[in-house]
Amino acid sequence: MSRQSAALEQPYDSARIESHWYAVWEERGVFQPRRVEGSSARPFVILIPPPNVTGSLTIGHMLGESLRDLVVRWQRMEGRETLWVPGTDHAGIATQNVVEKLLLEQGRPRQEIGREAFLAETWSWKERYGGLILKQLRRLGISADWSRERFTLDSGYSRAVMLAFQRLHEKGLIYRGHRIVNWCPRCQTALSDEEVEHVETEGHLWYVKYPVKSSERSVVVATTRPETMLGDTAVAVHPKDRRNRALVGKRAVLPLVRREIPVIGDEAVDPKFGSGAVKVTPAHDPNDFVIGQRHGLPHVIVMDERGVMNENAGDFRGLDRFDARQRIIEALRDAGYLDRTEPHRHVVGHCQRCDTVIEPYLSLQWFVKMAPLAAPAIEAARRGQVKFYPARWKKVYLHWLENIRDWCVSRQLWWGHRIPVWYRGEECVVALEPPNGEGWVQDEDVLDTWFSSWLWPFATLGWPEETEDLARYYPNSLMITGSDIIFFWVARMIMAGLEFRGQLPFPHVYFTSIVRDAEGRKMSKSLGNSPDPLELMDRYGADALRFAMIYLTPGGQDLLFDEKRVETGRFFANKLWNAARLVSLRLGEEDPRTIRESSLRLTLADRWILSRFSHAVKDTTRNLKTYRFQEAAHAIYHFTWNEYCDWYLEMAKPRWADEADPVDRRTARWVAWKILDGILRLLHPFMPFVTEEIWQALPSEGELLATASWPRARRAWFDAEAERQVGFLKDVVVAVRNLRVENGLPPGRKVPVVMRGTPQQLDLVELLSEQVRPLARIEQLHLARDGSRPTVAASAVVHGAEVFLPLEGLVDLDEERARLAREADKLLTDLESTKRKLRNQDFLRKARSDVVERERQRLVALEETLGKLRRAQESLRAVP
RNA sequence: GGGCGAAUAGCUCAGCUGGCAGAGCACUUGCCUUACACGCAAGGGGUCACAGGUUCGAGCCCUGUUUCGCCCA
Repeated sequence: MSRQSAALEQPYDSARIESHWYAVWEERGVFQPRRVEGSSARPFVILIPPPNVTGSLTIGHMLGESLRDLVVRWQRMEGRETLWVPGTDHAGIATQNVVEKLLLEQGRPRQEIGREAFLAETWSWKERYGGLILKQLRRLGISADWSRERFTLDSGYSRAVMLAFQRLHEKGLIYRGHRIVNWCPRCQTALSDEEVEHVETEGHLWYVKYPVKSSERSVVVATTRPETMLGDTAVAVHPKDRRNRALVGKRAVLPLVRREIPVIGDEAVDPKFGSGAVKVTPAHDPNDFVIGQRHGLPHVIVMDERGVMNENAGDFRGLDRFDARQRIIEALRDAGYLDRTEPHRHVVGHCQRCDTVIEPYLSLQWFVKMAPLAAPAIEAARRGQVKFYPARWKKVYLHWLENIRDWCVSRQLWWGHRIPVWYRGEECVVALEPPNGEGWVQDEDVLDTWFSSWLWPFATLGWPEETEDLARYYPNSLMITGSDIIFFWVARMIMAGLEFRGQLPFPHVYFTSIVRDAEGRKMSKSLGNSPDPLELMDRYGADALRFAMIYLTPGGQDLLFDEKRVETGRFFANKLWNAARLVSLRLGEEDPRTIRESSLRLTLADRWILSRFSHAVKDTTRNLKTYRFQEAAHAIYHFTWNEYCDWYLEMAKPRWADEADPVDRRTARWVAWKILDGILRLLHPFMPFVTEEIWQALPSEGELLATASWPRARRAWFDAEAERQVGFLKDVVVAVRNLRVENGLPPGRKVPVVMRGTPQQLDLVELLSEQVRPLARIEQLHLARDGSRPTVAASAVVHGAEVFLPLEGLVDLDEERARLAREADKLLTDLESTKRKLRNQDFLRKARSDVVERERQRLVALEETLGKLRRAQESLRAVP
């Protein structure tokens, strides 16, 4: 036993292996970018989509981070200088909510303790508990450069945010104004359009009669939010609507409050909706706001920022908006103003953070004018300068940008980047520092968190300073993230990159699967269907989880996650471990690194596995290059398990025996070691811990697998002839095994086998008979070069060669006859369809010649096989 | 209302340039064969949602339909 193999103990124990390599990698600076001498290649740079500082790891992160680490580790092994920047997002609303709740439990509402104290509390909470998620990511093994970790509220980063605001303001792209915004009455802040989730809801449409002044008739308006009628300042009809146009210019009397409001004509009214007349509430509806502007209507705000009816609501003052709704409906009904009620499906906006129903609310906010920023971002995607994977996201991206609306960036929160605007009386100055002079007051609001994260690709690298990092690592190389934040983040990063750096932040965007539970539901805390990744890693191992996520993720489709499927990863890690154990146990004393390849004598099996390995390298690499991660995982999995373990190692075993030929034994040892080394390299980016552990236990070249080189497919190792020949031998083995099972022969029982075939086929079997015999458990292999056949035997045809199990008395002849008949039936069907094709003149004339040729060969082969099968049937017929 | 995606084995999904449908899990049978029972061997299982069309040939291309999911309004 060699010195190294001591470490590969049974059984495979992921916890033991995964506990110490991370520290080693960090100590040796593996995760820091290393300049590559003489290389002109640009560094490979990737950034973490900064998780919320309050967050903890979800299974969705596991997928994203596993994929990011996969490409980073692969690129590092390819010899590129790599950088992965980690960090967290201050997550304004989410974090403020968490701390507010904690303080409330202590009986200290934030309004009481004040802004300064609240921020101090939040910072100390952040220092103590924040960023847990990053610690959890270390457990997963991600190779991020922690020396460059960033937080969006760090002082340097904050400066970047302020400066971005100021620059946009200087360009006239920032303005302040009274607008209807999406207001969350629970969070008590404005939100952007993207932060509103639209939920289709079964509601009602209430038809309310508004009496027309000095007239007998009344006008009926329909509304889904009757509580807002208290703020109506007009009734509008379409000016061409025959039913209603006569009303234009008259005055209606608002029920309950008895306020007089004008009836106006406006093109925006849909005459087909309801009665054709609509109430106009400019302070509580975005469409009405626009109508109000056209007609100079006053704004009556009827509720406060908590969604409670205010002094303008008369008798309903002090009621919550939904209680007010009920009371108003009752009051209208009682007073005879309620014409009718209809069930009505409509879309209701909810706060993305707390699920409260959004209130369209008139308030004074800061906005970013988006159209000028969107134009170059549209252009870049159209020209293909930024590419999406899967490509279909380009359309979604373009559609959003082409219809972009201004971005409300002010938030009525405390936790965040305070807006760099200073007021003194009528004066208003945008500046990073308070202007000279006394009496300047800073804007109370903070900026939308996404207003800081859209700067992530360059603010993490030191912008606005022109740092070395910025020059070297911007633009980044690839963005891997979820499609759920394509508008929030991806599109905005592209706009910000172009605006502030004049350069796209990255050329490629890969969108990961959204992880759902086994029933296809979104993972959510309230459903409790989100497994705890830490627990999964404890039970299965980080390697297993990483591999499983990549192995399972469909490119561009949702991933239905079932914990049981993580087993695939663990089983695979275990398989690899044991294969390594076998190789290390059989390696002998000689260090394979000192063996000269010219001193080896490669057998057919060696040539075969070297060739298959070269294909595996090629396939894995190609799939990684094209972001087909699942296929890359499948390629390496299949090669390792089904080719290297199932066939090569099995064929190598007899060659490792003490009595084997020494040169052959060395050769088998060297090849097994060499291929295993290659497998470990290919697999390292998928399963970094177990591969590093094994690699260290085996003789290996270099210090760490994490910095070892990515394998290349050697041209000389591709060997189609060896693949064809070993393919034949594998089929012979499978045929014998099959005959054994079909005839009920126990695995322990060795059998004699007789083979007929061409001299070449028989030579081949003879050449590898030492390997073939144990694989098929053959006692005695007789190659019938004289063409003789056993009289009573089970038989099969393999590539035209015949395999016989001459077991007179042991084979159930009736069974065997039936089996042969089934085989023959199958062949006949195939034969018929092939013949039909070859009789078809159109096929012969129009199909590609190689396709026709293949059919011809198939026909010959089928006929030959059928002939041999018939003879086998014939020979059994006479036997009782 | 507009857009996007999906429908293939019991389940989850591959199937790239059109050329006789694959994997993992599950299932059946037999094995603790000296690396691995987290394993080995063999096997069963499909009207590729439906209807048309193009083509010598369609899971794949085109048209329509149905069902499910997502996004936008």
